[in-house]
Amino acid sequence: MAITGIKGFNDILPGEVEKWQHIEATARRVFELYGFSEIRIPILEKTELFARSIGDTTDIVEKEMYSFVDKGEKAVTMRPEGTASVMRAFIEHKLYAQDPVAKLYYMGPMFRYERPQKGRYRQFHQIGAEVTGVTDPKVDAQVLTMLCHFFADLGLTEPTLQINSLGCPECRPVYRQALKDFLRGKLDQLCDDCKRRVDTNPLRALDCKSAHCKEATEGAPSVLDHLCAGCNDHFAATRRYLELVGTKYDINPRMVRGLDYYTRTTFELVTGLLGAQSAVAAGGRYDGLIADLGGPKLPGIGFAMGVERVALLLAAEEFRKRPDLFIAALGEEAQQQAFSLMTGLQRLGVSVEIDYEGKSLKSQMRRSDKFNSRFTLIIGEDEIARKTAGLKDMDAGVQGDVALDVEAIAAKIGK
RNA sequence: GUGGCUAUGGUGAAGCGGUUAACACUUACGACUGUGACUCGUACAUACGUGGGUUCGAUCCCCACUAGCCACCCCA
Repeated sequence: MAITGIKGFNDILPGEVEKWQHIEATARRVFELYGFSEIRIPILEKTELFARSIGDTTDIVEKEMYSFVDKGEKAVTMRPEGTASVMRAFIEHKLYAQDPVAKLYYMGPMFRYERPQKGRYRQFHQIGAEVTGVTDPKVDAQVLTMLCHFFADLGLTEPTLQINSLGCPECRPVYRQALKDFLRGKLDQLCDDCKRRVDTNPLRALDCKSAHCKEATEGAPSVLDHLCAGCNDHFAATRRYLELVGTKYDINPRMVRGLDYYTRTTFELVTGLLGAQSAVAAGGRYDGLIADLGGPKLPGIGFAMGVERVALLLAAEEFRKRPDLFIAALGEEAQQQAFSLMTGLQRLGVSVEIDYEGKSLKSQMRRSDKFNSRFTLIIGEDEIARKTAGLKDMDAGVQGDVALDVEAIAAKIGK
């Protein structure tokens, strides 16, 4: 039995990878339009970093991390998300000393030990962006607008933006208590999971899929009615700025975040097309995180999107590349000539394919067609003698002559 | 961690107790020995996830294991 890959760790094969490259290139292009710079962070971090940032009672930290002790007896973890690492780097390199406002993006694999299912894998990939040092709601609106811009540029209309505010350390505990009290009064109508949630994560009960729970929590208090004046103003201003620039959104006061560090603005891009995995991208403000990690008292906001999920939405599209030219050669001398021409053209930036094994012309034409090449150059004895070969436009099906010269061929095919 | 479903070639699959294990795609070669896409022909599973069992006989029934998928939990 041959060795297979690990459960939940997938290969991204040619044919699929072009889609990924397109997603990544689009993200780089759009994010850089908004002034973001890439940061590359390591895959392994001290376990403590995630315990402190994500929250040590969250499921991610309690049971989903790939953690181990390395040869130096250090407790390390393969990153389950990117924000914590970016903030650690921001603090460690004192980037705030240069400018407290940093706009950073990253992309790469994340690891969570969960049961794989559609749109969820043990090694998955995120593209994320973070802004530090700005409390002003303009930045909230900008981050959201950028995210929508990215999806629009991918040609996707599907994921829609939902926003909410979770309040701050001032007002959230008050709301949390009010919600707990409400849920306790409905305890007998809740599912078993929600009964448990009342104490562990009452907000999550608002997001329950059970019809009974949905009904029971219909009249539940809303976070938005419990925001303190500061948070309320912030949320209102965020909405105004979104409207100012025409970024469409829905308010979802029942939206919950899975990580402990979120404050104030939170958001998700949701779709109905991915089965149980409706969140394609999600994020929010984390005004306390940088200080919690031992950095200066600076606010932050960011998001991460699941690349696999974005790729699933793009499933219908075709991103396959096509070579500019295929050279079909007949005979030993022609094959040498073809190899030489190919290399010369490649040096000029023309993508070229040949047949390596000296097959029949028919066979080579078939191969050219299979590659979906734009042109095919046909060289045999006669052509070498005449120093002129046939150049066939594969889409139009018409053939002309071209001098057997790298520059001439490149010019003919428009390169 | 829990539950449901599924496991036949490179791929999609038919077959459901005794068959040459269908068909399609892909691949290779060929159709007046130098021209693709359409068409046609030929070739391509000693083999039906693994291990047991039932049976005269199992790809087809039963059990276990393993893997995959989907869902719960949780999350991007």
